[in-house]
Amino acid sequence: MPELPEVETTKASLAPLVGQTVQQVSIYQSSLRWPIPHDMSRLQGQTLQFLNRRAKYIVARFDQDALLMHLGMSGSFALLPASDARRKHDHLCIDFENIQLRYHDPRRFGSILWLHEPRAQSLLASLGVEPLDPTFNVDHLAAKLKNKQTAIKVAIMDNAVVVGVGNIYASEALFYTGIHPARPAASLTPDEIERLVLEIKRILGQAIQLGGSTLRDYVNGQGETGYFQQTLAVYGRAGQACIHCGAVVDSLRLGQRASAFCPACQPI
DNA sequence: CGAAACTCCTGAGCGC
DNA sequence: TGCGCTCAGGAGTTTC
Repeated sequence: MPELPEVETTKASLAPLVGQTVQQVSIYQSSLRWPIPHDMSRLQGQTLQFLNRRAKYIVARFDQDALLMHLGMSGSFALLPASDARRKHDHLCIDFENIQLRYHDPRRFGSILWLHEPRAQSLLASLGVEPLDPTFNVDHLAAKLKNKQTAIKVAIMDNAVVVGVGNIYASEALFYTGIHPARPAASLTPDEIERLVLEIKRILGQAIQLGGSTLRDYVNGQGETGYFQQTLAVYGRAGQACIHCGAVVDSLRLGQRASAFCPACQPI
């Protein structure tokens, strides 16, 4: 499932398209999270100006229109020769000058919208601060957690608090700060809040760097992608030994999400 | 109003 | 080998 580092890597992988003009647009399955706009063919003749990321959204700005795209849980983009056979779950193909962009998404939780649509605008309007931005700091997080009885893990995954912290990195950040995921958000001390902020920045920053190096490797024709290169301390390791103390990693459900933690390193 | 539950979807993994 | 089940999860929407 794409986390923020994967989205950043995806954006970078699309850079070869900047400056290229759309030749043709083909929709094979329009029912994603919301329908792909029926008038996507307006992109024909428009040149891709630049790509941006906001939270886990990628914005693709063309001459006249812009797209707001989200990979959901299983979405991915690929750049392929137009002659390559379409795979199952390739829902959208956009022909550029010398290559074809394909959106692939088995679970179809992703979305592709016009940026100017009211829906897209309201999605962007509800987003909180970027985790790597200086505005995400102790004061900000403390203010957001104040009086919040929700579990801290649910709180840091709330896009109104801070964007881009998914289940994997929320679990990892809480492990490395020794904070139990079910602790009421308001129960964290100022010191714990500061460590959590720094840890979120450290983990995401490192993952993005790894993703970047992965992308270079990929372009050179080798390598894996994304966080799979990173060693995950607790996520997906329930039942296994904690990498710090050897205790058995436990798991509980918070906000309908599996939440792995070390009962010894992260006491309640 | 905030918080919790529900929802979309397919593939992987499992027991039999 | 195949069936049916459960689980995985981002995040908007609905419900309480």
